[in-house]
Amino acid sequence: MRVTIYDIAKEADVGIGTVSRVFNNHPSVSHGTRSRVLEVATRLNYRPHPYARGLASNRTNSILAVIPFFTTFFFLEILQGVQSKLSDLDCDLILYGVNHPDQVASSLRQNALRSRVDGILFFSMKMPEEFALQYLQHRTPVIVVDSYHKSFDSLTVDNQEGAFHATTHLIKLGHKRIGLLNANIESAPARERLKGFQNALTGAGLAIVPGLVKNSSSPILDGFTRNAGYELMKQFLSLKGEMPTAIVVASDIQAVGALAAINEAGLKCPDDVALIGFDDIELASHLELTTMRQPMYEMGALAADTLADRLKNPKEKVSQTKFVPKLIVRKTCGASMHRKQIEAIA
Amino acid sequence: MRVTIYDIAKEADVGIGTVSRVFNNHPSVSHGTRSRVLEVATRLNYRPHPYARGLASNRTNSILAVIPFFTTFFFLEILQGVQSKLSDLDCDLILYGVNHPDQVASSLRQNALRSRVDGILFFSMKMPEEFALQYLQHRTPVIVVDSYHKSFDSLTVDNQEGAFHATTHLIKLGHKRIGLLNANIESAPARERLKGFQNALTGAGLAIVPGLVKNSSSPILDGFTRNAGYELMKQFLSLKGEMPTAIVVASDIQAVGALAAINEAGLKCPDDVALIGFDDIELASHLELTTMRQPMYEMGALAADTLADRLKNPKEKVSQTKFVPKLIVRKTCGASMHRKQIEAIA
DNA sequence: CTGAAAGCGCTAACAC
DNA sequence: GTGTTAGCGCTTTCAG
Repeated sequence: MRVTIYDIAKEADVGIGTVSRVFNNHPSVSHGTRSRVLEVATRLNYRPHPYARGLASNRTNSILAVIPFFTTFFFLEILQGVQSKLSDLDCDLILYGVNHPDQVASSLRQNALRSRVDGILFFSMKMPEEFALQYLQHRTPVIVVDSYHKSFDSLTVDNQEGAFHATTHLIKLGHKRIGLLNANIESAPARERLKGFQNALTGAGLAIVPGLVKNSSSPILDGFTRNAGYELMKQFLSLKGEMPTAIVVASDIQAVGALAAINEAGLKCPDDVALIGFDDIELASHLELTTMRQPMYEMGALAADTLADRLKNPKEKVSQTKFVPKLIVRKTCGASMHRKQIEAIA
Repeated sequence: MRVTIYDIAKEADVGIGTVSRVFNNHPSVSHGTRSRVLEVATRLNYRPHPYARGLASNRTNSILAVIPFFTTFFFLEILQGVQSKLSDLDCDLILYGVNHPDQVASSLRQNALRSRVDGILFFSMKMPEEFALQYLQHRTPVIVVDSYHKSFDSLTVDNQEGAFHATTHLIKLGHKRIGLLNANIESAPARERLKGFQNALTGAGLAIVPGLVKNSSSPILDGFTRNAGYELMKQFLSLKGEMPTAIVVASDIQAVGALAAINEAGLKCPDDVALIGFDDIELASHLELTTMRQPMYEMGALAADTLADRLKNPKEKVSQTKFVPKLIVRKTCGASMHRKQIEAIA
């Protein structure tokens, strides 16, 4: 049978309480006893039983990650970031993937019945109020990442800043006629990116030409899709001579579609029109897309850290952290053709 | 406090044993009692405590997925497949990502101490013998996916068949001078793909020209990298007039590198040289790469199913299942230019 | 068919 | 410092 604290207590000639204390790093165990217990434990190859532990202590040593399975993009990096902190937390990571944004609630409902976890990392989706209440009631700490909820700690990307930087980069490269290929303006990220875009233009004394701002009206994933990018780019292309010389695209995946449209039209990026994306998905590097990188690994890691803090200090005021995307210069903005110019900018 | 079986037992005026039986679908509960218990349970919003359950029954209702974090490719699809079956299993999915193939053992060592799981899904890596023994001893069922171990159920992709189909496709398109851009021949997949390639050629009465088979000697990820593809393609390109008209590439990621090399040389794919990849990673569709698709979602789902079977029948003989990759025709093999021809092939 | 009782392996409060 | 004890919430005999 499996070895229990009783076995090792008997063998080490101590009480089970002491054994338990040793394994919980309780201070009041003499050095001698501790090392003796530890010695016996390793000799007998003892492993604490997580469930017995959880049952007795009312902790689970596991956290739940609720992540969107429909965005393949950051997912991996985020999880890597989370996992890098897991051993600090001494925690298992239970994964729950949601296949479609509309399914969050029903998915959670099905899942919430099952596991009991010490905390939840909730990624990139709007937390249904029904569950927010439930978690608050149960005092289950929740960290919301790449999304926002007033009652929980949140980590977000500063979309406005990101779009501001992207636009500014193009301006510094000498572009005067700059467009925005945006997602569905109903979505918060799209609105924020629009604002950053506008700020950058007005800040530089450039006019905002309404015809050069194109929002997607696609209901699918708020227009953050390849196809939405493709369609909007076609609209830009139909402007012919009126076309912007550079376009800020609200996401890399849309930029992929835009690039396809540009190629199809027999034009070249960046020669005929420069592009700057947002996200830095894996594809971006292969397509040499200049983009605003979202620090996903870091966000995953910080999310785990934040949860750790929250577990320690349940009553601390909810925190809100903003990450600023970082400019990754590749080829689609044309900057790589002018090394000197980039250096001047930097 | 949380509601327990005691609460509902009292309320429904039965013993706790009966309540337990109801929730375990034990047959020997009268219909009347069962429905009464159920009614009370829903009214009191009762949730079984998974850890108490696990402790008493010696099951955990959770499975571990050990996956490589270093191949971003299939990962998501596999997990989706796994998850689609999870509710059948009534199981949580604990995720354990390994960052580098060399770290498998040390990663597991660190992790294995923690969680106790009903079963393990082990993906795309060689299972260290140390752990194989441990799992066998503990009678923890393991399903090995995209890899092989004699003691465990395994699901693999038939690389030889895949390469055979890929090569045959090129042959049917009329190519006579076909190359193989392979990975490190030390690795099993590379060897199998070579064999399929050779079989297809000889089967079609074509000679195998040694100079047209190029293995990567890169130690990094067995040569399944973009850079390895790039370098080998340069070797092909240096053949000039002797260059093959079509090349079977051992993986999509290598094909990405190969495409880059081709473009750099000012040549066009498929006009100057046709390419067919292997895997169907996300990039492949964006690059219009013809490829042999590995059915990752299906493998994930079947892995979960197989584990379910294994949990039911621990002593069944170990099974070995092979998946055959599927040809996905896009543009890099030139076939899309000849629709009729493709249809004739199909 | 159903109730009572004995654990599952561990934590934590309480004595000493 | 350390042993003892009472549960944590549930499953599973064992009687009846």
